[in-house]
Amino acid sequence: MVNYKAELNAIFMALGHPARRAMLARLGKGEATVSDLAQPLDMSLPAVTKHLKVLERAKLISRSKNAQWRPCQLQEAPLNLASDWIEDQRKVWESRLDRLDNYLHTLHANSKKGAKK
Amino acid sequence: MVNYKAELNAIFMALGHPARRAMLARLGKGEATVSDLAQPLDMSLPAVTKHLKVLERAKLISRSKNAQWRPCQLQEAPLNLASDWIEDQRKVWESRLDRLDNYLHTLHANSKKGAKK
DNA sequence: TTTGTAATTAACCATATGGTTAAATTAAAC
DNA sequence: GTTTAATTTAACCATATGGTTAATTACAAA
Repeated sequence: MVNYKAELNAIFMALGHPARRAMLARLGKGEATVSDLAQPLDMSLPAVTKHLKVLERAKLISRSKNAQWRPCQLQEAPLNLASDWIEDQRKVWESRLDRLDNYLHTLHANSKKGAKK
Repeated sequence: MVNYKAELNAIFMALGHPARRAMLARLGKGEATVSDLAQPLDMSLPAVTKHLKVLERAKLISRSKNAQWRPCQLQEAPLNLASDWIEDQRKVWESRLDRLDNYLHTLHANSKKGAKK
């Protein structure tokens, strides 16, 4: 039921840094160059390059070539894997809560039967 | 529109390790002790204690006391924060795709008008 | 072919992660 | 009060992260 895919390690880890989430948020609005992505971030370009490698490793972005620019594109699939894992997780605890709810109702019903005796 | 909450750093980072995801999956089925959680994992108890601290820091679990046991409980809220971030993200790129779709339809309509001239 | 711009690589550094074993703590049970 | 079980802390180690500056590469434009 629950997803143990190894890709999730790289995906969740990549999402764990605010600069990388900011980059993904920017890329959600469309392709962007390295400098575009760096502009709102308070760090050097080499630092940005490193973050991009982390995002690439997780396949959260892909890259292309256009003259001296290396534009980045968002890839949705890994984000789907991540939210699927959370959804599977939610199903597990929701079914547990349902069983608990059921059990409490049974208890309540039995206590009323007991009172009538 | 997009969520920049600092808690997300700790949450996503915590989800980035398979042992921690396994622990959360186990806790989805109900409270468990440290040894319960350690049992299927190929690592020492101190290592498990450390992973539990990471999960606690992210508020993904809470803990209680029962004699010499320290049972752990899943906390759903942080998982909701995480999936909300992904959902917000999805909204951003879906609206972009909608605009692109719209644009392509307009282009197509205009090309037909052009052909008629 | 020189110059300018975009981006990456190299080298370095500090701190965090993820693991270990051995010792200490906590609390029940004998 | 001694023993036993569950868990944590301490000390240590290797590797990964996240940043820097300086040098290098890639490419267009003059």
